[in-house]
Amino acid sequence: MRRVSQAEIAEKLDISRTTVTKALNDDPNISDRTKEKVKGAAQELGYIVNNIGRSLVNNRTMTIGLIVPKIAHSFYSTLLEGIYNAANMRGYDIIPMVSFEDCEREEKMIRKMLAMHVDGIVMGISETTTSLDSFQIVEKNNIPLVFLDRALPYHHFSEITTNDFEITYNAIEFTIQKGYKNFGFLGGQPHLSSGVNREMGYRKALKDHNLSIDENQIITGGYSKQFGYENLIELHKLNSLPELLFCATDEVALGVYKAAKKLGIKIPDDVAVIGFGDLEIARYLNPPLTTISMPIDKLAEEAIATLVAEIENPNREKTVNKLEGSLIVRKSI
Amino acid sequence: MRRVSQAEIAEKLDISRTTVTKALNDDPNISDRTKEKVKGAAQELGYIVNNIGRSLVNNRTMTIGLIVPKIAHSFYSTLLEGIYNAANMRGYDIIPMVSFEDCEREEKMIRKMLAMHVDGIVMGISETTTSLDSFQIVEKNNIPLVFLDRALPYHHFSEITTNDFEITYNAIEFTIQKGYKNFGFLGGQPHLSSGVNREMGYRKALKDHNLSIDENQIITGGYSKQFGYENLIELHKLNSLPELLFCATDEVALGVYKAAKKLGIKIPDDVAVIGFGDLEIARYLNPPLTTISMPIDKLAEEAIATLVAEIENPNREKTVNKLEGSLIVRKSI
DNA sequence: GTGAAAGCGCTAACAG
DNA sequence: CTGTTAGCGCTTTCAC
Repeated sequence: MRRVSQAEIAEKLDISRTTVTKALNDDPNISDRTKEKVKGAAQELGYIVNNIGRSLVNNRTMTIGLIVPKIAHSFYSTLLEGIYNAANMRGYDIIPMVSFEDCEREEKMIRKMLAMHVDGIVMGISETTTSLDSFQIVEKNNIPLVFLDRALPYHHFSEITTNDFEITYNAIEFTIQKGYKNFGFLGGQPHLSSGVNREMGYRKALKDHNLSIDENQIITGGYSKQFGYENLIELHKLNSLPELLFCATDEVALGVYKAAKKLGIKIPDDVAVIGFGDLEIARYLNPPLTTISMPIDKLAEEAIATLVAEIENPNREKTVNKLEGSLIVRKSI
Repeated sequence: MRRVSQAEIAEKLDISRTTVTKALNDDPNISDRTKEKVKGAAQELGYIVNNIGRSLVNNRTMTIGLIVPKIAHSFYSTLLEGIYNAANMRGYDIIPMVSFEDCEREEKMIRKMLAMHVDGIVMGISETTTSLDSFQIVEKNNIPLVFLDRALPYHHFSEITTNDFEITYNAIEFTIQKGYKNFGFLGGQPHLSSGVNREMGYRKALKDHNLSIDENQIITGGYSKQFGYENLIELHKLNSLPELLFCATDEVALGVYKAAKKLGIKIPDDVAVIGFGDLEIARYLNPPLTTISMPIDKLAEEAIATLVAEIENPNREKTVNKLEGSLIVRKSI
């Protein structure tokens, strides 16, 4: 079960271990003939580097930790693919972990990543995270971290997000121009930037167009299908169904669809619906969901680019980068 | 940027490094008072183990590599969640990689995992894999590997799959009893167990019920939406549309739906469709797709249980385990 | 109960 | 161009 090491190659060729390392790493001081011999022997013996040994001396693992709140979800799985590609292109590997929207797990994962000595961390924080403890650990350890998609209102790290505020504003404005007058807003967490900014964009658009804001029609506190389901039923019960319901995520919209079906409410005739995220499912819904699409690949690319820059230059200034989403109009409005 | 080490704790408390390790690892020979002191200091200094150092001496990383052909796909992302949970429960971490159905990347990933010294590998091989080279490397290195979902016809490793043959047989038999007589089969790769077994189940069911098998209506060579799309068009062009089309994956069925819409073919009136996999999307299609659901969580649990058993007992015999899928009848038949 | 010494596989600094 | 030495952080004998 012991794997072949450089020492073994050295012994076989009767040269020093040092020469072997250097040859394998294409050190310019080693003759081509020696390199060939060493690489030949390596091949023959089935040698594969041991990154563990290498990391220990280099103090780098060429590894980036990724923490996402969930994975069985088209936004995050697509994001993961993008992150992989962006990282690999730069010679880094990704070690993803899933917090399942649970801040305790999240904290454990951060510690685990520090234990594994990842070179940096990209994370979308969980819906339930309010404590800053884990982030202070990261800071104390001087590990670069970049918030992706969801950030905390704690600006010690770089952030890559969508322009939630502006795009929500634009979407609402668009529907106002289409003639909608009575609006509702469902979802979002007051401590997550994405939730707050979407809600703010919503409020500002209504205000700028002199439309009244009914606080009973703004319900926050969740991002899930369940949340959407329960709250549409609630709105219906209270008889305060708006003409158009802006959902902070497509998940919430899914719940709304389900509740609407159960209650016999017609979309978009009784209530029009807009989601956020453009999940793959959105286009298959009946009616297809109007939603806001996020530039997933760009988010991924930008996050890795930023993180790698910070890894390679620890004194780099933190940056905040908002990428543009776009409204995808389908039959639900 | 240097992290606090055990040495630092030792220095601070003016005791030996050895005592520190032992105290942190709850060695029974260390007095409770010392343990408390050490742990206290560790906490205070913000000490976090360095798994790199630990792995180097232990020759274990408590880490399992997972290779899947794709991730932005509900089957695989759900599987990943299951794998995470099953592994964490046993104290292992997962390092997932995505081959994107590309056998070259797959081979690179296998090498990378060996370099990272994962303790074992779980993998669903890529659609395009035909060479055995990488698996022989794994074998030569004596690293336990378990095939999950898709296996090669190369039985040197344990396999956890769905009972593709039986469940397909049963599904076809069910539709025969419903009155269907003319069948087609779309998708699958001749070198992947899943494709072969589904096709075999299909053939056997027809044969056992004395129905003729039209080879023009059996088209294999792909698992993708694109494949389904192109081949429905082809079947239509050749005027050999069957009454019922069994698709080797839901992806293929998605392509079929798309082509049907384009061609004005009605599902299930003109052609009934069955898929395989029960993607989340399946129930949202119009009409909802009849498909075969796989026991994803059980697959994950079983794969990790098997792998960990092999890691902990290298002489354990290889096992082949087929879990039961189930037919989910919806409106497409 | 505690500590000294040795080594896991690798690389970097320095000498020749 | 090649080799010697030393050390990354940790654990495991084995001695005290």
